This record gives sequence, structure tokens and C-alpha cells, in this order.
Amino acid sequence: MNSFDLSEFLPYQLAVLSQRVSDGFSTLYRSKYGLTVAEWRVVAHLSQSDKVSVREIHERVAMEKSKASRAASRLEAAGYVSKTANPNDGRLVSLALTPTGRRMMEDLVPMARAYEAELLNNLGDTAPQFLQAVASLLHDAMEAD
Amino acid sequence: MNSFDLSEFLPYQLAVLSQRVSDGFSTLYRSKYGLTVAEWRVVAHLSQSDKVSVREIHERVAMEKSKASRAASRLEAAGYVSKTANPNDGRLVSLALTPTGRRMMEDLVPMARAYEAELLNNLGDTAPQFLQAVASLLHDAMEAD
DNA sequence: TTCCGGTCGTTGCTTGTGCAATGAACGCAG
DNA sequence: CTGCGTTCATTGCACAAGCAACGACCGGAA
Repeated sequence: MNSFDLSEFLPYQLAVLSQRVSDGFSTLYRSKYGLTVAEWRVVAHLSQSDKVSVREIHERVAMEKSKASRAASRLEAAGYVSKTANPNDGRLVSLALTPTGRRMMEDLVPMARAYEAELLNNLGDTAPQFLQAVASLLHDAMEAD
Repeated sequence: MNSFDLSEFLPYQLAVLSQRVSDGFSTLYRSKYGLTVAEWRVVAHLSQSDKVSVREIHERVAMEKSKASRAASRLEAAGYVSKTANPNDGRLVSLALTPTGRRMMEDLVPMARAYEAELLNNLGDTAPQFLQAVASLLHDAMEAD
């Protein structure tokens, strides 16, 4: 093997980077609204499209079924989302932001945008290529799903 | 706020990408040696420099103290790592790979290299810029530590 | 020597997560 | 209408992780 340098290992670098980037913003919504990352993803998705099932979240937001389900339950308990039975299909649950939840997102979304902008700013003029690379890796890379 | 698209949010993309990339390889050492990601990081670091304290791992490998400590304990129980008291400083613990652990790394390191190569191959000729961007973000970006 | 602030590693406690199993509800075939 | 395989969401269980507290240990000062 002969000396393996973890700090030069791309999967490791990506993990550290992603964690650091994620923490930067999650600290914010965590301290302000007590949200976990999983919960943030759920409300973020709900802000875009209401009346969504757990299943849709689970596949569109890259989370385990159970993870999405529990995040939704916590959000319901906190009063940010409502869970109602789908009248057309008794198996499905319709998740939606409550007015409180919507107000929260109106506060958080601009912050998210600002944070992202700051991030891109750090990248300088290499930003476009970086975004491109990330997107392309996300699509074909290593074919997980 | 007006429609926030999580899938276009860079922190989210990075998280998904990193997770997918990490899973691709962690599945391997998980099924073969029953290692968690934290444990992999510990042995990876140990393969590079023996006789290392928990503290050094905790700061060099981006893990909580307790996370490093428990990972080391599990590795010791599994027979991959030895923990001995540092004779010069009774507070410190010297971690080192056992022969078994070393054999494991001789198996895993080439696989890690191959996996990374495949990853870079997916990036094509944009790989250098991508690596550069990741490294630069890791250094200054958002200043976590 | 004794005391004291600081460091190192471990451990309780609580919480989140993955995985498998469960139960309710659907659609379709007979 | 009655089964029957499938889909959806939830839950029990085991385990990892974050945080704070704790005890052991160090080095230097009085």
C-alpha cells in the first residue's frame, strides 16, 4: 500500500467540505427554529410544492422513508407542517406547510440564498465550472440509485 | 421568498454528492470488514502514521473527540488496532494498527485508490479544476475551525 | 511538596438514523 | 365480491453521534 494520505482522498475531502458547508447554514436554522438537516430538507421541499406525500419526499430529497416520516412527524409536532390523509388514496399522506411554517420559510429562504451566494463568491470565477462538475457528478457519477 | 428549489441549492447538492460518493466506497469496507466510516478514517490515518493519540485523530481527521474515541475502541475490540498508554504522558493513548489491521489496510488501500481513480475518470478533463476548487474551498471556505 | 489550571480520553444521556417488519389501503384478477 | 400482491407510511430495535460532565494526569507556581 505504502502510505495512504487520507487528507488527499477525494471522498474524504468531499465529506469534510460538505459537512463544513452544511454546518455553516444548518447552525443558523438550528439555533433559530430548532430544525435538523432532515427537517430543513422537508420544509424546503414543501415550500416549493405543497400537498406532497412522504414517498415523494423520500425519493426527491434523497432521504430514507423512515427519515422523512420522522422528520415530518417532528415538524408536525412543532407546528410547521400539517399532515392530512389524501382523500383519493388512503395510503398517502398530504404534507403541507402551516402558516407558521410558511412564515419560517419566508425568513429562511433569503438567508439560504445569501449563504449560497457567499459560498459562490468564495469560489470566484471558477464557480461555473465547479457547479458544472458537481451537477455532472450528481447525474452519472457512480450510479447509486 | 418565491419558490425555493432545494435541488439547486449548493449545500444540498454537495451533501448528496458526498454521501453518494462516500457510500460507494464505504459499502465495500463495510461488507468486507464491518467498518463504519469513522472507523475507516481512523485506520486510514493510522496506516500513514503509527503511534497516534486520540486527540491527534480528532483534529486531523475532522471528528469529534468522542467519535474518535469510540471508533478506536470498536477497532480495538475487532482486533485491528492496539491501544497502549504513552509512557511519556499518562494522559495520551498510543493507537497503532495490529498486524491484522495492517493486512486489512493492504487490502483496502488499493481499492480506495482504484475507487478514487474511477471517480476522477468520471470527471474527465475537468478533474484538475474540480480538485483545485475543492481544495481551495476546504482551506478558506466559510472558516469553520 | 502541594495546589491548581489545563489537557486528554472516556462515558451518560438524549437524539437521530438504518433496516426490517408491520399494518392499512390500493388495484386487479378471478 | 373476494382474495392477493403491491405500495405507503409508521414503528421497534440496535447502533452511531453530539454534548456535557467526569476523572486521570500533566506541568508549573507558591
